[in-house]
Amino acid sequence: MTTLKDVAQYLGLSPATVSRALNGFPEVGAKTRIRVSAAAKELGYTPNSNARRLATGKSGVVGMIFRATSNILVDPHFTDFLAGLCSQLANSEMDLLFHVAPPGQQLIHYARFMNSGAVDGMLVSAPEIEDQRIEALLARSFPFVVHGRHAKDVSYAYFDIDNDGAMTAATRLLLDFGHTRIALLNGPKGLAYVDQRETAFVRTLAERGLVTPPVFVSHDEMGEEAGYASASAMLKLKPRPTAFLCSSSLLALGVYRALAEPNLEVGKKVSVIAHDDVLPHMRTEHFAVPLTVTRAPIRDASVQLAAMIAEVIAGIDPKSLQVTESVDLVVRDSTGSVPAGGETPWQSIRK
Amino acid sequence: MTTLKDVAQYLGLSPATVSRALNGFPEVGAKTRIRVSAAAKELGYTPNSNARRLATGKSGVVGMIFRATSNILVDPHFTDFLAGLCSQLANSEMDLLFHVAPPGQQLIHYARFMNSGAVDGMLVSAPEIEDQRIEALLARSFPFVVHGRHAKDVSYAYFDIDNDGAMTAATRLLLDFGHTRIALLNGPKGLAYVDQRETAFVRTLAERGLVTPPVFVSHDEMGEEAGYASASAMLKLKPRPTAFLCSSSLLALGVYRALAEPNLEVGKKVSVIAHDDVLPHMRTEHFAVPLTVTRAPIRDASVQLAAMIAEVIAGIDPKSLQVTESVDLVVRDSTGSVPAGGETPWQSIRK
DNA sequence: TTGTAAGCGTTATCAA
DNA sequence: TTGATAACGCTTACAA
Repeated sequence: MTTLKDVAQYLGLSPATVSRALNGFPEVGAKTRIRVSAAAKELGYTPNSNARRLATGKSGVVGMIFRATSNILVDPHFTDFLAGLCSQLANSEMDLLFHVAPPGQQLIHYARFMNSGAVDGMLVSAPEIEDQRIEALLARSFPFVVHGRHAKDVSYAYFDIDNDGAMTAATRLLLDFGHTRIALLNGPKGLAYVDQRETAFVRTLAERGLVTPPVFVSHDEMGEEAGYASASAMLKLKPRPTAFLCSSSLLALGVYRALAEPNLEVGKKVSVIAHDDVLPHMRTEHFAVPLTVTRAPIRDASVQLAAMIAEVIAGIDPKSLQVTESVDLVVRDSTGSVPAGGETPWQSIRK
Repeated sequence: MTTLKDVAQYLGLSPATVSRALNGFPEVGAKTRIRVSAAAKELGYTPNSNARRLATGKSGVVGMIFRATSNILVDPHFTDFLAGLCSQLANSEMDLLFHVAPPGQQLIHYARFMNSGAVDGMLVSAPEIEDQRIEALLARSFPFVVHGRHAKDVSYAYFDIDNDGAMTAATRLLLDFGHTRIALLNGPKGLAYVDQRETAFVRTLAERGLVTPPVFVSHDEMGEEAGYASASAMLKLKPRPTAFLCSSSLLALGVYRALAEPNLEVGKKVSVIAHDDVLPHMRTEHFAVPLTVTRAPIRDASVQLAAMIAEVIAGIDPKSLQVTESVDLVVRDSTGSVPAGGETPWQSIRK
């Protein structure tokens, strides 16, 4: 391998000068700079990133740590998230380092990352209601940004969508269509946004004097299979839900399948609405019955998060980097009025 | 930050001894080792990975470089691939480094990776028919493994599926059902496996004296949208295809949608078969009409590739690390005989 | 504008 | 079994 010293010797210069020339220091003369870069190219010189990191204390790398059997890695949303993240990080000449640690060892691995100099900052995804990773990061004031936020008011940089607004709008739409037996198909318990969405849902129902029985709420992976399973089970209840509110478009896909078996027409017999992260390969407008959604492209999140972490690392105040994106309500054909006198006996569950 | 020196001073030992104790060298006495690891824990010592890398010349990192507007990053298959990769790499205590480079600058960035010491090995995905990245890697004898292979006989480590066998089986099945107008919905041109699949398809047809007109073959992203668009266009042809062979289950999903519009029953009026990478959130057995597929879980690939790259880095001969996984044919309801006297005029395209 | 030299935190090669 | 000491390749005061 060609080293800085090789280039220096070749030119009869000192390594320091070569380093300065290559790194664009202003004191270097124009002709020297040209000579140096020519020689570097000629000799095929590439700086050793480990040496540079050791000397500067910067790695140019942002880390993410996953749980060993992480949901997020099995989450199809994640690909799109990743795409945006990487492209944007490339603009800051940064790379992304993936690390997997068992659920019980998360904190140890976070500590190792913070102390080893392997990364300049961390990206935290799917924060939990009480997130110890965030606490650890905060305690060491290590640079990080969060996708979502674990509480209402926080002091770190984050990008979140307006989960409350989205769920409120979705629930109101169903209420306005006359639904009172609304099921919520949500994500896994313990995640902050799952909780936030549920809170908004419950509150909005309460505003109209309604409560939802626990059997009308499910917590599961946000995939097609889980949507099918949960919806199938709920459809056997008497009375059954007349509407399904799903935390993800994949869940809604499963609901569609569950509704097909008893031949309940989507949007007529039963309404379905979902939150849509806008995955390029999963267009909700092209579902068999176009799906009513609350919409917030997950790609927006990743692009902004990548820009943010670069800024946090650069020393910008994290509190100035807090974004809550609003969410659109897109009404399509999967939502409609409660059918008058359906075959299911009506039973009020008003308080 | 606590350094090795700190621990050494604290114990009245030399850094060398502490290093040896912590790294499990045999010459260190049992009591010393215990003392050292206790002190290390007490002082919260974490080795600086950059210093270690510089000293050892090893990074413990495997790299992947994507094209800036990479297909693979928008590819939902990729999430599952990544999941397997990371979990398995964790077993070798390695991490994955993601880097994005514009299409035209791939080779420069590969060179940089090889020379900078940032990674110990590379993972190459979606090889092209003539792949310069592979040539560069080979030329420097830098450790790498390939998902797929760019030619029949190669000298590097790879994990591939039996594309030829899969396509041959799929095509034969359709032929045995009496189909002669078979459309192929394939991936983007230039990729090795796309070519390999097409070759097998064409050859198998030729064995029965059939040719497929170019309009019956499409090359596109392997998503639902593309499947819909291609199938829709082909269905307008006279005569139209009676069967669709898709390179991915997502394409098949789009074909289903295209078939729904003219109300052509899947498996009755028109047959559909696809290659299935077995994505957890996209179960082909649960399609509206269960899909006939050639099946090879992409997760197998990633797990094996991760194990392989670790071995290549460890110095094992790449030629001993070449796996071609066989593919299952799973016949379900989306394939059937050509309907007798359909509304579309029959027109032989036998040679 | 350039050179000298120290230092980044390890590992590895000698001796002891 | 342990300790000096020299790399590893770069950056960065400080001097010139």
